[in-house]
Parts: sequence; structure tokens; C-alpha cells
Amino acid sequence: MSLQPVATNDDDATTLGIEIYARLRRDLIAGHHKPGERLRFRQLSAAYSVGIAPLREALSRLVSDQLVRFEGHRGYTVAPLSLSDLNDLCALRTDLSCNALRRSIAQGDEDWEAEILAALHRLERAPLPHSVEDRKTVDEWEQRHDRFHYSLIAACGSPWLLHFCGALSDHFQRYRRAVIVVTSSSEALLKRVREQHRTVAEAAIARDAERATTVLAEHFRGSVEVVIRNYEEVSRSLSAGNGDDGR
Amino acid sequence: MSLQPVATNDDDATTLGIEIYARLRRDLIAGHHKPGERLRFRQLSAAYSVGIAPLREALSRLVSDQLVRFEGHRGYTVAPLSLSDLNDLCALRTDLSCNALRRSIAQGDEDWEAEILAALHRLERAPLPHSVEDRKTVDEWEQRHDRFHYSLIAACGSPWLLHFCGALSDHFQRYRRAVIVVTSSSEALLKRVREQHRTVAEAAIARDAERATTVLAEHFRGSVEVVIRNYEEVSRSLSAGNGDDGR
DNA sequence: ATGCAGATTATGTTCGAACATCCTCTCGAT
DNA sequence: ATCGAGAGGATGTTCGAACATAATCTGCAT
Repeated sequence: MSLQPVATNDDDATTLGIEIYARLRRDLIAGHHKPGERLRFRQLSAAYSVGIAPLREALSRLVSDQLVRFEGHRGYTVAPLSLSDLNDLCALRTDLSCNALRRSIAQGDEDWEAEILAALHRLERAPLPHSVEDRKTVDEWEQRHDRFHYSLIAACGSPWLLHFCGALSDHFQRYRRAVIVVTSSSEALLKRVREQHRTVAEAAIARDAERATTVLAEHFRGSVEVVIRNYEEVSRSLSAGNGDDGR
Repeated sequence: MSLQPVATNDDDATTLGIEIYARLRRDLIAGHHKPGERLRFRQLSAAYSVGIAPLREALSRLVSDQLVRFEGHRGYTVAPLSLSDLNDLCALRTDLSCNALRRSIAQGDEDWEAEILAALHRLERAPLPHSVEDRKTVDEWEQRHDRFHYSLIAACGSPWLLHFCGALSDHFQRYRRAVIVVTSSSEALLKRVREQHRTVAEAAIARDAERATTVLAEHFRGSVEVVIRNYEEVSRSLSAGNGDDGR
């Protein structure tokens, strides 16, 4: 919050392990690896041009992040998706995010308000991807969307709550991006989402906690429904296409 | 929940990395490493008799668990303790645990009830340590205490919520054990805690969500207060004894 | 043809050494 | 005396090879 320290941080206190962790994490959330897929070292080593040691480090952390699974002597696999996990995820995210929003509204200062407006502006200005193939545009939109939702709850004053909200948000994004294979968003849906974003922001800044949390919850419910609808469609087409259930 | 799969799992699908992760985690929570202390590889390697590779793996996971911190090229350190973190931790834990308890009460079956009673019994039968030096007894008591609290919320039906409650519980235990250097527990306090445990269990099984969550919240508030009182005492004596603030 | 034992290959795990970075201590100049 | 440059040691990082385990294939017996 407030101003960033001006240090451009050109000194890289970074290591290969850190870098590959960030890259893998992004790619996992973006869905560039299929759920359940084995993450072989040689394969990853070639794809990301890093040795095995940094890879193990990154994958270990991703296990604790619940993005990959690990079984001794049998290697790492991409964490699977499931409808029950999706439902659990979303219910808790709504709960925690609304909680955090309420606290933010109670405690947020002017910088918090300003950041919301800035993030909202950047989100509204983000170009919409024409297809899911257009990775760069999708990535950019997702980042701005994330940042907007983060800005809403940033002033809640609880690092732990922010951390959990972040984790849930990341996992939800994984479902969203894994499942929405067509830009199935009708013009009406897009408009409603945009309005919800704007309304939440306005209500938050107006310190109307009731309205803000209500609309935010609605917004989540709407997103989840779309994702679930797509999820069912995708898994139906999968089980129809071949007997492979992703194992 | 229900019955464990009978497989004794004598086949060790375990690796050195997994083992050392579990051991380090336990020791970190038990406070065998001082907050802020550097975790040097050679040192750990000697102490735990493992190579550096498994160590890096374990430490990486512990970073995502927030139990250790990492700075590139400067190594790993034990995550620091702070009053603000403690307060944050506890507030959220109360919130989430009560939430989970409410859901458990709404959904729990007879196995859930039975498990609570079993865990309560084991907790009440656990011998109290005469001093904090008596590690084995402390460990045993903490484990049973953990298990009791887990049993209360086990039927909430949300793996994510359970996961978060577990993380917060582990971190709180770290504070508790780091800070309570004397068995300062008066007989009255002990009795009250025992009664709270019993009351929560009874109310939960009687499906009295209001009463159960109220008492659970009280129980947490009480524990936190004791820990905070001890924390302030410990940090005061530290800053009085020498200028070292743990850095 | 089927099923099982042994051999072969693929893969994950661990170690030790080479390398890079950071920290500390020394020494000399101001 | 203070500060900064540079040398030396300590520590973290990465790689490649050796080792262990799991998965696959082969061929023989039924």
C-alpha cells in the first residue's frame, strides 16, 4: 500500500528456483498443463530450460500451494479439478471475500479508495480477448481483474485473510480458464459483470457495506454458475469423446 | 472420517524429502528453532543427518506454509513472531473455526459425534506436563488437543476450510509453545479450559450451534489472552536482558 | 493365447563437487 | 578515527552423475 519504495530492484535477489516457481505457477493457473498430467522432470527441464534442482524446489512449493500433487517415487502431477472442489472453493471465497470487503470498508483510507478506482479503470480499459488462444490478452485481462478484486479487500488489515483470499482466487481462476474454452460470454453477461464491478467499487467507496457485499456475492455467484455450466459441458464432452477421465 | 483403509502402508512411499519436511515442520511448530534464526544448510544437514537436496525441498514447502522465510542468496530463516501477526491469526481462526463448527453441527453424522467424544476423552486423559522441558508429554498433549479441535469441525464438509483452520491452528500452536515458558497455568484456568472443551463438545452433539460457537469463541479468546500476556512478558524480558530483538 | 518371472528401460531421488553470491575482516588513504 | 576497496572465507545455488525405485517389455511355461 501507499508508495512503493523507489528502488527499482535491479539487483536480482532472484534464483532460478524462484523464477521457475513463478513461471510454473502462472502456467498452472493459466491451464497450460492439463489437470492430472504428470510433470516429468526431463520434460519440464527441457521446456523451461532449467536444471532439476530448481525444478524440485518449485514443485515442492506448489505442493503446499495445492496446485500440484506429489507421490513419493511416483513424481508430481497437476492437481485435478473436480466439481466438488469447485463448489467448496467458491463458497468459501464468497464468504471470505465478503468478510474482507466488510473490514476494508470499515478501515480503508483514501489511498484504498484511490486504488480501487485506478484498478477499476484499468480493468474497464483492458481489451477483451477475441478467443482463448489469444493468451497475452487473456493474461492481461486476468491480471487486471485480479488486481481489481484485490484492491477491494486490500485494506481489510488481515494479512492472513488476504493470503487465503489470494489462494482461493488463484484456484478459481484455474477453473475459469480451464473450463471456458469458448468466449461464450454473451453481450448481456459481459455488461452485467461490468456493472457489478462498478457497483461494488462505488458502494465500497460510499462505505455502503451491505450493498457492496451483496453485489460482490452476486458477482461471485454469477461467475461460479457460468464456470459450473461450462465445467459440466466440458466433462460431458470429455466422457462422451473417450473413456479417459483424465487419469 | 469413518474407517481408515486397513492398509498398514508398510510400503514406504516416503522419501527423505518428505520425512525431513515432516520433522522440520514439527520442530518449527514446537519451537525448537528460534524465530528469526537462520537455517543454515550445513547445520541442518548435520542435525538431521540428511543431504542438502532433501533439505531444500522441505524448506521450500515450509515457505509456502509460512513457517520459514526465504530470501534469494541469503538463505532460509525461521518465520518471525509478532504481536500483530498473533492478533490477526487468532481473530481469523476464531472466525473460521466457528464457521466450520456451525457447518459441522448442521451436517455431522453419528461418526462425527463419536469422534468428538473419543477425542475429548483422550484429551482429558492426557497427562499434563510438569514442565515445558518435558517435550514428550507436551507433544502428546498438543497432539490430542489438536485432534479434539479438529474433530469438532471435521464434518463441516469443506476441505478448504479445514485446510485453512489447520494452518491457523498450527501457527497458533507455535506462538503458544514459543511463549509459554513456564507452566503458568493456574488450577482455575486449567479447570475452565477443561470445562470449555467439554461444553463445546456437548453443545455440538446437542446441535446447539449458538452455544457451541459462543463457548468455542470464548475458549479461543481466553487462550489468546494468556498467550498475549505471556508474549508481552517474554518480549519485555528479552528487550530488558539484551538489545537483541530477535533479528 | 494367457499369465507370470526376469530383464530392461524410464523415472525419480540423492549426493558431491563446481560455481556464484554475500558477508566480514583487513588495510590503507583521507 | 572513518570510510572504502579488496581479499578471504562462509554460505547458498546449480549441475551432473550415481543410485533406487517404479513401469514396461520379453520370453517361457502352462
